[in-house]
Amino acid sequence: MLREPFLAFSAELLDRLHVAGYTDLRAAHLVVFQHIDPAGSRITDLAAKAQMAKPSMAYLVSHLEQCGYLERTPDPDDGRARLVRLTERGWREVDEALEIIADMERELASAIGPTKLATLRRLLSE
Amino acid sequence: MLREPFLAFSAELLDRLHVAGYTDLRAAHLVVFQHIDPAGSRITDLAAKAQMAKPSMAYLVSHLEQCGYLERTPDPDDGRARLVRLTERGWREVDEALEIIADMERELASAIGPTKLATLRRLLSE
DNA sequence: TCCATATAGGCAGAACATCTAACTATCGGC
DNA sequence: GCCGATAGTTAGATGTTCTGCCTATATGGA
Repeated sequence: MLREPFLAFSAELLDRLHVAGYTDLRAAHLVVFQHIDPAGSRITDLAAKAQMAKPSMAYLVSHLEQCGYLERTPDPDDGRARLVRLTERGWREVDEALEIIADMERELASAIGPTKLATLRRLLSE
Repeated sequence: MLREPFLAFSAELLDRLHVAGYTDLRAAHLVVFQHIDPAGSRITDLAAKAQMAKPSMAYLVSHLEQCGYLERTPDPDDGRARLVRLTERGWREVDEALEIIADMERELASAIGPTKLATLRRLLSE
């Protein structure tokens, strides 16, 4: 009951991003955009939030960096760390994704009703 | 909101199955047990229900067959097809998994309340 | 001040999961 | 009896994820 809507949502979002021109994104990348902090995030934090190992997150981030969505800068407060930040292209992609998600939620609301959608969101959070 | 509970549920179920002795199961296998018909299923049907390609499902099934959870028998009604069925060990695993899931649902019900859990199930189905 | 321990990140290598394309065997309708 | 469709497999490639190990830096205490 959780797997199917998750797969359906991811696939649909990815499809629409591809149509919008972001053809170099794959499903596994979505979790990076979902958790990245506007001021920059560490690989370690991103990995923890996405519940995966550091090298796995580093693999995803390095692909997104090569595609121009992300950049790595040294962390001024910690010489060991580097901050992963959205580039201009990354911000455009995030804006596009947020619009698509808003569209999908509107579609879902008109299919099952806004009250049910709100309840579902609340229960999932809990 | 869908990915995290899905991952959490899968990981917890898998952990408890490992503790119960089913150490050769991995997360990807769960979807096979979820969709297999008691009378036997075709690879094609399992793949469709799990929303994956046929060779991907065949890969999972063949591992579970080697581990003794599943067996393949010819389909008496169709010479092209083979039916994938649970072995005795497969049935034991399914029974164990159902008990674990029932436990987890009870724990969830006592955490958020049975009414909310029922509502969540209903909304997810919808 | 210096050492011990912990943390951030990267690298190497392996294992796992998934896909597409092409193939064989069988089915079913005409 | 042929032909398009279907079930399954094989081959090969790609993508995703992990564990273990390594280096550099940070931090707290002797």
